[in-house]
Amino acid sequence: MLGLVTKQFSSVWTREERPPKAPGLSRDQIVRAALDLLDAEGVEGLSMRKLGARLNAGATSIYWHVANKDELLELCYDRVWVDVVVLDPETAHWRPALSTFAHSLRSTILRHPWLARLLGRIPGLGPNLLSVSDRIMRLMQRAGFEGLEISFATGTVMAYVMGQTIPEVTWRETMGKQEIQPGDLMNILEKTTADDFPELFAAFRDTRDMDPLETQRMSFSYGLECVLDGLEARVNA
Amino acid sequence: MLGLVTKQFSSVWTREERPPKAPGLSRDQIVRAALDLLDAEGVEGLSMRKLGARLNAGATSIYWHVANKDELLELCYDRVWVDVVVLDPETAHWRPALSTFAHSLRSTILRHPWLARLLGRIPGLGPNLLSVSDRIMRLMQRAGFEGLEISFATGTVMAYVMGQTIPEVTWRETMGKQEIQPGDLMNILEKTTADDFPELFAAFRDTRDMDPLETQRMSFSYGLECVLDGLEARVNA
DNA sequence: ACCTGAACACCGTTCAAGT
DNA sequence: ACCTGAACACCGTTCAAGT
Repeated sequence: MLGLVTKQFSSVWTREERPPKAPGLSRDQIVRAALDLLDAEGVEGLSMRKLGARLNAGATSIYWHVANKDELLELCYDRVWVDVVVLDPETAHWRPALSTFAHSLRSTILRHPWLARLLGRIPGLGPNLLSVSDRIMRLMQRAGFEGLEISFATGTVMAYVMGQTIPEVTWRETMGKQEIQPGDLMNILEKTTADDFPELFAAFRDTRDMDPLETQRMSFSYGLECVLDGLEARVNA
Repeated sequence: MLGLVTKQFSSVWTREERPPKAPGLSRDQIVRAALDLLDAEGVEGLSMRKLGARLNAGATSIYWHVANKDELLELCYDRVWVDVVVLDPETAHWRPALSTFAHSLRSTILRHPWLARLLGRIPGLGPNLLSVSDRIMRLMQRAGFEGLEISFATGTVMAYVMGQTIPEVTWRETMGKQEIQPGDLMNILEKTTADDFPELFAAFRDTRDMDPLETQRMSFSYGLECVLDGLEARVNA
């Protein structure tokens, strides 16, 4: 009898809140969770099952919003391009604008190291990447490039940044993580490298007392200036 | 009775040949089989089980010769660098030598498309890659670069080639394979792209009647000349 | 319309056991 | 020294079934 009475009482405060996933998953929500997982654990850390768990959903629920894992990765890949800075093509000068873009793209990749693994795998057709490309091409066109050269020049800069940054990421994930005594590394390299690869060894000797991250930044800037010099020579031709 | 007689007869020719794996697996043999599998089926086609089967061995036998799959991939990755042409640094002029190297590296990657997927994953420390790097650096040194600039210049060329070629591979594996009517693609792009991304659309219009593979080759050469121009300007500075 | 669980066909890797 | 098979802990994806 008493039991019945208590059962009749009911209010928002007594009722269990419905699980916060609420009305359902959205593609946007899924992509955001996937990005979190990628940033936290890298490409290998992202599995449909883990992603489902993080969303308080069954792993297979995701397949209603997204055809498969590759499509999900395409969405993640495109999303990061919103962070890449491209100055306004109508007002900025092309050379500093390209330099800003290049450094911005590099640091975006370094902030999301999993990008390095996706670059050889994802066809970049998302709106954010297209938008960046379009604005870079506009920059090139205003710089004086014409016709096919607009694409070629754009591709050159993009290729350089990606090609330079991907190995940087790999380096940070392998050699960069372990605390090696510089002397130890020196000894290892000295034995195997000094005789067979003299130039390589000389280069290693030159940089052994420098901060590797700083050296990589210098290297990136150096090559970028080369590329931009090469482009500038063509604009004025 | 007759059965016994036949059983006694024995010779090399009657005896079943021992399975051709013979004395055992060698690391070299494993790597060669893995390369075959990679060329034939790509990175996803290579599994330890399939590789074992191809070697007439248990999948787990491989683990005696190689610590894990990543190490195996490192070995495969390094192996392809033997095909990359670097002219003799002591006799060749640096600029044509770098151009030869760049085109050779590009075509090596295009011949082994799985390389594009490994680039963001493998720390390149194998002897063949080191040897190529060493010779390129020697080339740079003879060109007139000094100190850190030897490494920087080398890294710039490598970055450019990889960054340009990786997307080429991705393109060939996705868009390149399907027979799309140019008109269809045009229609798709026209709707979504023409207004939002005018420069992109203009570029697409300019190249729609060209052979995409040829355009990519032109683009590669164009950017390479930019990079080499930029380097040349620094040598003479 | 959206989500679930069970099931399928795979993975890489470990390890005790064999020869 | 070299190889095996079973086993473990994962995968991505499909699909009938639920609400």
